[in-house]
Amino acid sequence: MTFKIENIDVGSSARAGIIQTDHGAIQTPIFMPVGTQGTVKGIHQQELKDTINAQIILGNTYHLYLRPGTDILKKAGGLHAFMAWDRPILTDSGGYQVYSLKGMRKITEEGVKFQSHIDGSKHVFSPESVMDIQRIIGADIVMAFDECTPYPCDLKYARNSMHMTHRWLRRCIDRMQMTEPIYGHHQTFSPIVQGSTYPDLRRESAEFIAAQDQEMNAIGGLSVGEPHDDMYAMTEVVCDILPKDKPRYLMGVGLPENILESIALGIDMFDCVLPSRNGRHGIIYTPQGLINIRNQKWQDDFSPIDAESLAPTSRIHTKAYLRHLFKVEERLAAQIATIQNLSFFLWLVNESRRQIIAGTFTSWKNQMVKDVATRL
RNA sequence: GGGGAUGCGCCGAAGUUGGAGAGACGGGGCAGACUGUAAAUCUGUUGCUUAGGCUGAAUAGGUUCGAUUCCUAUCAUCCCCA
Repeated sequence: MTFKIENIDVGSSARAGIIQTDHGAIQTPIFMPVGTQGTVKGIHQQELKDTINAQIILGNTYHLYLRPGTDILKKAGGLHAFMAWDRPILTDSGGYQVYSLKGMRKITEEGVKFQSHIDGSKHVFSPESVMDIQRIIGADIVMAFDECTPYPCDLKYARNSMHMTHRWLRRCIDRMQMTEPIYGHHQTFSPIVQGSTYPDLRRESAEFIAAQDQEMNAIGGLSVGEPHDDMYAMTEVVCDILPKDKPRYLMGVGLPENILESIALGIDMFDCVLPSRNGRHGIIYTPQGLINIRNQKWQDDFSPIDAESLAPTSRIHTKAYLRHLFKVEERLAAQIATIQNLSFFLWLVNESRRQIIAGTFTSWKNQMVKDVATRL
């Protein structure tokens, strides 16, 4: 993988760049749709490519390991072939499931013992096994196995967890170095900064991660319920330390305004379930703000869902029609909404990139942050 | 035309053998939540109100200390017989 920075904003730390992978280029800043189980829920790969123009998507190690399982994935020739997606894939390691499946897992120094949320069966995930699984999945970007700590998190727990994540990181790196890609394409490894909402821990973690000298770096453990100001403060602390010439990935973020502010702080990559999940739940994101399309006030609004959208379905169909589809629980509702939201999120980062290159990012961003947070 | 049954909330439905229903439960309606997806999921709310109360069990009467529950008439719906 290579990363080339094309331009840095004058009024902020925002950068525009290009990541080159064996499955193609990624123009940054980028938003990566989440496709946990080998599908971005509600839409087809063809729509992801042609309409939304997703340049890279996510998969999830924990979920894909449980189903379909590594045997099937190996026989399929990896996830790219299995799901017929020829652009880059990044796999989360299962570190988020350590957080979200709290109560069904036990953390030890060796790794995490999960009780399957599907059938109750027990599975041990170690840094080594998680790297092996991601080799089998064939992700272009392999994430370190970490513990995503909850919020709030007391200092002692946060410190101990961070140090364990660091020790796991060394094991991940060792495992990656002693193993090879299975399908012939390069697999980039990304370590993850932790440290909860404590600046001192974040600094220590960022320095440790930077010292590993990997191809890219990620920030985890944020957007788990902490105030936005804390999230921005931690991101800023960490970005000051992480190498400038490598991509920075802020995991799990976020709201459109979070993405814009984080781009200004020097983040290059984002992923979040919000556009897809909230789309399915009837929240529509547009450049003018967000709307709850199920609300009565849209019942006779025959204006387009988003007149300027790059998605034809958003220009052709009216808000009233989309509301109707939601009210009668038709599957097409989720599909149209997901396409709209992901198109918007991709537009948002692409436009950010354009503004950075044009040297007009900061003023544009300041206005945009207000617009996108407006409740229509 | 004759006989019978039923009739409360937006709808369906529980319960009241005459003793304080704003009334379980389900649906619908209205609104909220969701940030590296156990989520096409979950939560709240749903007579009126100047918030003190008020109105309410098809409609109109009656019996009773007291009626949604009993009686009479009317209306509506359903069933059976002609």
